[in-house]
Amino acid sequence: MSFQHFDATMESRPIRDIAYEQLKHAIITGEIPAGSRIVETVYAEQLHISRTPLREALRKLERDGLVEYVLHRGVVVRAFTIHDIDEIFTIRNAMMMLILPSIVQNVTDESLKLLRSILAEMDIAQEKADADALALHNRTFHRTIESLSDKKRILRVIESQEEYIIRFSALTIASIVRRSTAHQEHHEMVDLLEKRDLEGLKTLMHRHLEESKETCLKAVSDRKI
Amino acid sequence: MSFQHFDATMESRPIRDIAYEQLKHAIITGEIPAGSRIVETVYAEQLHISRTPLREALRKLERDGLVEYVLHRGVVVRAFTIHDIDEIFTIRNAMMMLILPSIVQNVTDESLKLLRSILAEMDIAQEKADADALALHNRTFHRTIESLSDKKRILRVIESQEEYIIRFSALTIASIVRRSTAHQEHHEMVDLLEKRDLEGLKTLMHRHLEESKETCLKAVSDRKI
DNA sequence: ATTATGTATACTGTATACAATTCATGTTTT
DNA sequence: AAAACATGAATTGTATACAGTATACATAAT
Repeated sequence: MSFQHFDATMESRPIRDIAYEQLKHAIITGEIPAGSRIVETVYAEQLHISRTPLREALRKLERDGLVEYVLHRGVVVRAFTIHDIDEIFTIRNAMMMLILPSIVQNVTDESLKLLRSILAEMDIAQEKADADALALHNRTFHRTIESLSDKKRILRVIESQEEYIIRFSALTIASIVRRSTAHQEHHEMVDLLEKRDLEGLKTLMHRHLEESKETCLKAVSDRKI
Repeated sequence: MSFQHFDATMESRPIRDIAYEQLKHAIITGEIPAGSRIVETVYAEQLHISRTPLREALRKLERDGLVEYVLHRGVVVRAFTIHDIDEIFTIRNAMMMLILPSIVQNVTDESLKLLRSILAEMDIAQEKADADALALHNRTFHRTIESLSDKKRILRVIESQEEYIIRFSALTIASIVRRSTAHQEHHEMVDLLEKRDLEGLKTLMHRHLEESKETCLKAVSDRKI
C-alpha cells in the first residue's frame, strides 16, 4: 500500500475527503482487493490520521456501494462480477442516451474547438500507441462531451458509474483492434456534434459504448479480474 | 421537529444509521426545508446523540446528494427544482426499461399471487378513496415488481431515485383523475406480467411512469414546492 | 469427543476534548 | 466616513478516551 500522507495545513479540504479519495482509488484500482476487511486502526495509521475522519470516509464509501458494512465488524471491500460490469456499462449507456438531446442543444463553437484539440492529442497518442495517454484522453473526451449537458442529476449517475469504468477502461484500450475503431468513432462523434445530428449521434454513441462494454467483458473473461 | 430518541441498548444497529434515516426522512418530507443549514450541535442535541455519529450520518447524506457541504461551514439542505423532478422520473423510467426483461424472465406464480394480493388491497383503498393507503400500496406494488429483477446495480439506482419520488408521490396520487387511470394500469401490468408480454409491459410501464411524471410536475407547478 | 462456558483480545461505536477556521462585531487608523 | 484591523463567539475539523460487542481460544462439563 502506497498512501501518501498530507500535511493538513497545506490542504484546503478536510483530510476525511483525502482519505475518502485515496481509499476509493485504492479500491477501484484493486490495490485493496475485493473481500478485504478495512480495519479502521490499520488504515488510520497508514494515512497518519485518526479514526474519526477515516470513519467518515468509510461512510461515504458505504453509500457509494464500494464497501459493505457489517454491524460491529466494520467494512469489507465489495467484489465485482461480470454482471456488475455489464450493468455499469448498461446504466451509463442508457443515461448517455437521455442527455444527448441536451448536449446537441448546448454545443457551441468553443466546445467543438476544445473537443477537436482533445482529438488532436488523441491522434498523437494513437500514433505513438501510448495506451496510458489514450486512456486518459479518452476519459477527458467523454467527460467534455457529457459536461455539455445541463442534466445535473443524470450526470451525477453517469459520473458515479464512470468511477468504476476507469478500473476496466485500460482493458478496453488494450485491445488494439478496438482502439483504432474507437478512435475513428471519436472523430465521427465530433463531426456529428458539429452537424447537430442528434439521431446520428445517438446511434453512434450507443454502438460505441456497447462495443466498449463487449471489449471489456471479453478482456475480463480472459484475464479474470 | 419531532425526532424520537432511541435507547441504543434496544437498537440492533448504530445510532448513526438511525440519525441518517431520520434526517433523510425529515429532508425528503420537507420537515427540514431546502436551504436550511444543519448545525451539528443543534441536531446532535435534538437526537440526544453526540456529534460523532451525527457527522457520519451527514457524510452519507452528502453522498446521497441530499445535502451540500461547504468547507468549514457544514452542510446545507439542497433545493429541488422542476428540473430535478423531471430528471428523477426520467432516470427511473429509463432504468425500469432496462430491468423489465429480467423481471419478465424471473416472474413466478408466487410473485404474481403476491402482486394480486397487493392489488386487492389497492382496490379497497381505491374504493375508500384512502389516498395515504393508496400511496403506500403503490410503493409496495412497484417495489415488488422491481425486486423480481436481479440487476442489483440498476435496482440501486432506481431505489436512490425513488427516495426522492416519495416526496412527490402524494401529489400524484392526489389527482383523482390520474388515480383511477393508474389503478387500472396496475391491474394491466400484472396481467401482462402473467402473459410474459415484455413488449406490452414496456409500453405500458413507460407510459405509466411518464404520466406519473406529468401529473407530478403539473401538481408541483401549481402548489409550488 | 463434543458441547458448553468462560475469558482475553481486537475491534467497532460513541462521547468528549481540543484545535482551527469562519463570521460578525467593534475598534482603530487614515 | 471608509477601510483596515483586532477580537471573540460560533461552528467545524480532528484526536483521543472509553464503552460495548464479536471472535477466538482455552477450559470445563457432559
